[in-house]
Amino acid sequence: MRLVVAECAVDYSGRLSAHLDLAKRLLVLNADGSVLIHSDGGSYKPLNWMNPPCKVQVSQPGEEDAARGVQEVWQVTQAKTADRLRIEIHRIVHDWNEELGQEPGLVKDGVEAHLQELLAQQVELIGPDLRLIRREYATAIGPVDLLLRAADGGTVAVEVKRRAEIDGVEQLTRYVELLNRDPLLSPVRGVLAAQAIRPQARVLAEDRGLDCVVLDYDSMRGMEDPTARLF
Amino acid sequence: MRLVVAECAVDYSGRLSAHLDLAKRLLVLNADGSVLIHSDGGSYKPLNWMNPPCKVQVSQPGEEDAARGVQEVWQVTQAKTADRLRIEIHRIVHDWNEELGQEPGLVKDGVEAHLQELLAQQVELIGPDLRLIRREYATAIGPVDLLLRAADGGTVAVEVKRRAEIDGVEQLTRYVELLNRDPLLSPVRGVLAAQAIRPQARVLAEDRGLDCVVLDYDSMRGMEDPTARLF
DNA sequence: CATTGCATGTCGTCG
DNA sequence: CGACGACGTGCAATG
Repeated sequence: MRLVVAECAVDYSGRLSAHLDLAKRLLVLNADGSVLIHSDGGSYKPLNWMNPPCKVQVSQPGEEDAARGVQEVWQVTQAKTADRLRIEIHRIVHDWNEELGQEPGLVKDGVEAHLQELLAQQVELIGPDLRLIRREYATAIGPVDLLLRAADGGTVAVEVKRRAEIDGVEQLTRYVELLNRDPLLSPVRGVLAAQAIRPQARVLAEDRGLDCVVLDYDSMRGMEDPTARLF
Repeated sequence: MRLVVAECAVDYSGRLSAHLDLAKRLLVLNADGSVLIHSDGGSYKPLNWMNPPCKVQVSQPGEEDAARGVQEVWQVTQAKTADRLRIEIHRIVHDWNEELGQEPGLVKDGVEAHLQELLAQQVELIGPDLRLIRREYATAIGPVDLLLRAADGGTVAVEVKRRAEIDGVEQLTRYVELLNRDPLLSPVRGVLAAQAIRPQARVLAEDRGLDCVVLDYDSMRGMEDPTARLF
């Protein structure tokens, strides 16, 4: 990894075109050729970047560019796409270069998979007298997150989301429609279960006869067997 | 901005919990308190980060931590949320600290908004004898990108996308269905206009009686008033 | 290899 | 400030 802090101007062209006027910025050059251009602050998203695999080519500026104060021109090109990044280096303030070594990788916990797992153990949150048939019930158009058997012999298809939006309603609608064609499962009710349900999604869901259940992740976690926790 | 390269171990807790084992990494500490933790390579997304506004508190390790080789503990806390980041510094390899100064900001060109704007000026690309009613026509389920009046008194709803996929077809379907309930607009045709239309999206669109129009951004830009260009 | 669905998404815009 | 859609979305899992 090479870290360069430099006064630079940048032009990107790819899916869109973008330009950065001259300013002092951090340039991160990774071993795989990828490049990040950061200013001080903002979010984790760089002002500009190039995704790997790509190649950095350093060249001397032309006469006109040199007259504008350009010391070096870095051309970054993507190996697969036509994306290009051109960095005009006007003044290098800081330059450091060293191997970082192997990254052991990030260990995560608490995403949708875990929410689904918890809900599978607590189907009473969906409604009374329900029994889990299975998680990730396979259909021709994708897996249904949870499939439940109701006491009256009907079936309940549950779509689990961290945040439910219109897309989730469309997805659940397709599942319920498909499952209802199966006489062994019919009648099938659809339930949208999420930590948060967007108003538009709720309106569309109710318009289509789908039920909405809001989940409290922390309290669900509290109900769970503590020995099963990752950390 | 402070750049630190250090052997470190990290724990994050917020929307999820995450952990990084000991390894050499880049730590970026911004003036607004935000922190990025990068390894060498991957995408532009850091392994871990904290969004501003937040505060970094440096403390000495406890006895046990010190015995494990911890030299310093950095606690990063978010001002608004309960997000926390704990960085154990085992060995600092590189440390640099300096002001970057003002960032003039990124200038973009070529996104969907511009495509929609261009198409609003060139509705003849959609079909003959059409007149623009308005852009971003508001409905209860969201704005229709372009609403056009046809010569025969009917209406055309246009969904503009850079790349049309199934989602775009679903969106347009909902709009057309809703608008068709309005006797002042009915009958309403739907048109999917995009620089590229995925095969699946095209099939679904045609199955639903929606028309597809492929747009050539460069040629549309060529037709436009050149004084309105960004660069 | 294409498709699908998640993300500590982030970012702008509009009410 | 919240809701909502676009994003150079990126990314992994999956058929």
